[in-house]
Amino acid sequence: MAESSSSTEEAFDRRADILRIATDLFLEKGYAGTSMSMLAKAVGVRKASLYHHFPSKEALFVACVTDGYDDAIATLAAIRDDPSLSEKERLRRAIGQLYEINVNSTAGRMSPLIAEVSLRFPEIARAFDDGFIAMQHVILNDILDAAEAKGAFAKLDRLGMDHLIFGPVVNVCLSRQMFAPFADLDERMPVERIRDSHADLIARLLEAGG
Amino acid sequence: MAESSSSTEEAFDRRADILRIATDLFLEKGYAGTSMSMLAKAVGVRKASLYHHFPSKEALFVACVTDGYDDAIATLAAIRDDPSLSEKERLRRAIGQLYEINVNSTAGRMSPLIAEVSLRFPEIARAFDDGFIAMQHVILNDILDAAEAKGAFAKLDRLGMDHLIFGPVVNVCLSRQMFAPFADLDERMPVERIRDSHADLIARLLEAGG
DNA sequence: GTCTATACAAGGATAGAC
DNA sequence: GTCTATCCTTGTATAGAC
Repeated sequence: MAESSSSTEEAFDRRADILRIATDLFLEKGYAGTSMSMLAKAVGVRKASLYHHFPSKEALFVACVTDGYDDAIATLAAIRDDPSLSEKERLRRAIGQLYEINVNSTAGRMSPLIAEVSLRFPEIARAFDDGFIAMQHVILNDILDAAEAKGAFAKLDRLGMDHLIFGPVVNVCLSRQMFAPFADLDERMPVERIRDSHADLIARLLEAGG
Repeated sequence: MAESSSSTEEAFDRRADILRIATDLFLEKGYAGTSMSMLAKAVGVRKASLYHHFPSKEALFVACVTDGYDDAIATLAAIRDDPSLSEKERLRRAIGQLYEINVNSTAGRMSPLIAEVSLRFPEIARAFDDGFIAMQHVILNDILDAAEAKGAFAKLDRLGMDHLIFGPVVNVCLSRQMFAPFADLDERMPVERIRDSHADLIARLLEAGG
């Protein structure tokens, strides 16, 4: 703290700067496809300076992955715990938040990247799963459990429901990365329309009394 | 043809050998993470020999990606065109075949890899999409169209249905790659159980009279 | 068709001045 | 905290003998 930032304000954090830009590069070009040289150029410093802030490329990557998915999980938990919502509305908002987390936020868009490096850095994959992926599934399950207990939703096989809820989200995430270079990205993968149609169909399925 | 394979049989194709092993390596380590050196070692030849069969790493990669997804599409088309199937059974088999294609076959497992390189090689991503991804969606749409026309299925929003059918498949594909290093892979992502539960829920949704 | 040898760029990382 | 300079490894790719 108070680590002598020359002025009182505008203590622009070089470390945070690096993290942000590195994350973008990793997402664009993958782990192996991103070099410290190009990162240095993008940040506007010399390569050696990067090693003042992070001991290695791997450590930098870990920081990028770990950084900031706690917030995303918190927003989802808040929806689960909001007593003012009906079960139906709660689920709809949770699904919307899943798209927000996994398609629009940096943390969520990491998934394909983790897949790329999972064999090289199994611990990173494990941490990402425990701290991020699994948490989302647990919260969604809580929501379904509570709604079933109240009789608001039909009781359907939970394994399939889990995949029916998360599958489309992950698909949009991956597809948007695959089609990123194409001009018609938003027409082919219109997040809002997909999200709404997805939520409608899930609601329909759960309402159809068992 | 008849390019002087010393013996009449066992004309073991070095080129095909390279393709197969390269595909495995690309899937495991990604494009940038796979080097011609490690490929040469895996194949059991010297690095320079690889360049006799493929002019560059990129050309080799293109060959890996393009190779053999026509067969996968043909199996799906055959299900669409089989007159002996009921609409319900046709859809169930088609979904099963989607898992077969995208989770168990080499071609389908390429998706995360394409996402990694889509910005570097947009043409490869485009070709993969046109020749593989889009074809699957077209065939599935044909199946739903025909069943709707016969009144066998409820008419539901096609965008959402498309994602409800493909989403879980893609999710299993990506997740199994993410969790590949973990011992409990098959317990966490049991393909057959997911597939069956998925197909059941889709059937339930389409049967619930509109 | 495969080899040895090599060219040449880029990779990650460190030493030490300022 | 950033720089210049440098180390050593690895990368893709080619030349030319066999």
